[in-house]
Amino acid sequence: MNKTFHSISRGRPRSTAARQAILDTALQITKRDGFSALTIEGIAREAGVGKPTIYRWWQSKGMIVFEALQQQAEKELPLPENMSLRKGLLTFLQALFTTLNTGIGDIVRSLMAEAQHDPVFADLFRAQFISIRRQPLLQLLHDGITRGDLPADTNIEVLADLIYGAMWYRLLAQHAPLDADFAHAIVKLLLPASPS
Amino acid sequence: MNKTFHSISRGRPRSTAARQAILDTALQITKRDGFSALTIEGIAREAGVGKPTIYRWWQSKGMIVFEALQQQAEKELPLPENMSLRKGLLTFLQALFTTLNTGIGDIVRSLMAEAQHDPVFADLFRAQFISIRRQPLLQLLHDGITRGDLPADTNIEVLADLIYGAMWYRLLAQHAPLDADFAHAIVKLLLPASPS
Amino acid sequence: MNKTFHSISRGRPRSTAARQAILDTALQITKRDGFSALTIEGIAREAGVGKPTIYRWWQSKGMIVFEALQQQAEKELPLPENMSLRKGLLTFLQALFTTLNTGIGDIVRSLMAEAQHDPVFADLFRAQFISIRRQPLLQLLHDGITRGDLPADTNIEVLADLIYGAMWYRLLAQHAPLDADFAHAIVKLLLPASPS
Amino acid sequence: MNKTFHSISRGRPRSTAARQAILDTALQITKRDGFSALTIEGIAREAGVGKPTIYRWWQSKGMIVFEALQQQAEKELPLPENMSLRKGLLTFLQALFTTLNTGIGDIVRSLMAEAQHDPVFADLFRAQFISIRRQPLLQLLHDGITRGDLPADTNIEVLADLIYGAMWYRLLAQHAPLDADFAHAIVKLLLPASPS
DNA sequence: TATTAAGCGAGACGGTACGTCTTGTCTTGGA
DNA sequence: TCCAAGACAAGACGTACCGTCTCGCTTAATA
Repeated sequence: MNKTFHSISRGRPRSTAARQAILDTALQITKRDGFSALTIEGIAREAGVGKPTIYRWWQSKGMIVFEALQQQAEKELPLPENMSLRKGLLTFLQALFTTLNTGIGDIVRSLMAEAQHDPVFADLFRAQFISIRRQPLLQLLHDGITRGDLPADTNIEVLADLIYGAMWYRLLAQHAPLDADFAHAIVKLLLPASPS
Repeated sequence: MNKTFHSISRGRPRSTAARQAILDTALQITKRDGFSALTIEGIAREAGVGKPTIYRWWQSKGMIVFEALQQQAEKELPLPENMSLRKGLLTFLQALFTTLNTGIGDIVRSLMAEAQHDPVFADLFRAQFISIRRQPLLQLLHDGITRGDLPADTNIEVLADLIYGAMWYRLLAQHAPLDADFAHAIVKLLLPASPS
Repeated sequence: MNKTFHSISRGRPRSTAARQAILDTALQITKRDGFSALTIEGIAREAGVGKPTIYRWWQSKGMIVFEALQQQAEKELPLPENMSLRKGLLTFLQALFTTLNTGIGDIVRSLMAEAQHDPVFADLFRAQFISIRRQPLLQLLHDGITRGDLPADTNIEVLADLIYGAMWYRLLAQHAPLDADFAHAIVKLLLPASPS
Repeated sequence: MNKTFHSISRGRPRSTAARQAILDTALQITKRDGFSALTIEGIAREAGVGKPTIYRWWQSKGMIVFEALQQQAEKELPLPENMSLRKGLLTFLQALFTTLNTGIGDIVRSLMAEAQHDPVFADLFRAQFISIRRQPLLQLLHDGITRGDLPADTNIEVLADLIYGAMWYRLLAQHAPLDADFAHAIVKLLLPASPS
């Protein structure tokens, strides 16, 4: 009963200082020189950390940057509430585009690129980024149905694909900006019938 | 007059055999081992070609694969004609998805990834791939307006972003397949009001 | 003055089990994989011992193997007695060569090599191995002088250098074997005039 | 007959500058910091040369230093001629010891050590160093037989082992110097009967 | 009998070097 | 002038050990 609970982990505990230095440095280099200029060697050098320490905890530079990004962007996009779907979607898109235009967008682009030739990272990225970011949007659309702003039989998964797809397309192909006009145009096209 | 006609450029002319061998080998390696396993070194080795010969004519491995892809896929997607926009768009999407599911999709994914960390290639890719592929779709949508299947004030550029965006999103994030159901769902969502 | 006199060693005494496991494992790895495949890391792993435990008690892997070797070869070469110098030297050399041909030779070679780039170990090796092994031979030669088998003014230190030198030379250069023929030939050359 | 002889090697020829820089740097580092402080990485760094260039031409750092040593010590020990064996051997040993005491000795020691845990290098070292250096001595001893300074049935191979062995023993064990006294003592012990 | 200091295993840490790989350039001789 | 061949400087890759450190747990002598 009063028997002490045995600590599971033995040995020297993981250094949080090293961990944080690695994450910070990785993000800093990525922002400064771009993701393709990021090397494990470079992180180790600038973070003042041994290479094996990096390899011990991360499988690839993609995962480091991803974790750093998640950590920094702890604050989730606030889900617009108590708005019409029209208003809510517009708010959602504008907040999304604003965030992406602050430099975060370049990192996100790089991570999507990385996922294309690293299947392990692709799985992580899909599960921890793509899927998670879809949830608020799906919730928004679902509420739209509940509220009667959308037909009950609307395929909201595909609708989310159209919305997020448009964002990714412009983010990656860079043929046009992610601006307020784009947000308005998307809303207008997807939620056309604005019944009085 | 038995003097040989000197071509404008002197010296040995460019070897078409070498050129073709490079393109073929690059495509073959990409299909076999994936784009990230493709190296200039490897192309030179397998094509029996000197590395400088490759560097003389292409700036990056992205451009080689891109050129090889363009060459192979000479035959453009045939623009559906004399159909309703609904029918036409569905046909267009199904043909597109079918093509992407044959292995071409993986190469296209890799090229989009490559464009994310090679600005020079990104420009080429945007101009010679993204933009060009948009034209038939824009034409289709434009015809839709003409035919009265779409309101005259429809922003067809953004509509094209929604359509192609959905494709790229699923192609890159791999969270759901590019299949006939998806094509149908897109059409249903974007061209909802089917009068008469 | 009431200050207590602290015993020199307080706390938990050194674990003999760990000590012996380290020595045994080191010798075993050296015999199995060779001295250059021996690592502190490897000893710790196979002996089920922490690395600091090794570093606490030994300065280098050379010293571990040396101690293990000394421990195993506790039984010294028996000094031949009551023989002529000729007979005694021959017996001595044959016993020496036989020992070296059992696998001990490889370890001894490695230790001599180690001494070449570790001055601390070199001092230990010279004092505890080289010098100690010379004593029986010097005794033998000294007895030879006493018995009249050697001239009284013979420089037995240099004579010992010639004898042990020949052994080391063949052991290290491996250009010829350490066999009975070699022992006979050495004796014949160094103690030529066998007067009646 | 007048058919041109085709050059066997195509491509860019080996850079003699790089080759020499590597050899020079390797020798310099070895002399400055010792052989065990010599690393391929360090040679590349100081010589301003790529690592693969080193690995392309040498299998190990032992071989680099060995080649550098051979190149520097092009001038062979001059074989003493027209001397009695006594005089000749003394001259030979004194020249040998003098050379070894100039810093060459430390390098030679390291190479012998290296040969103990690198079988490939050991073969090279035995063939290109040990064996080659034995030849002049064997010649000297052979001439001694011819001249009548040695019995005709003298086993000169073993005699050479005794002589070179004594040198190696003192060089490696460092228990006594390689000086003129040692040379004299060796000669006195091995060539005792100096008739008239 | 309780305290306590040292030893113990485990294992993370900052480093360094390894040997390999690819990059983009340069330098040949042959076509 | 272009080509193949291939050497070059550069530098990142991921791994293996190094020697040090920090843990929590024994363990036996001391008080």
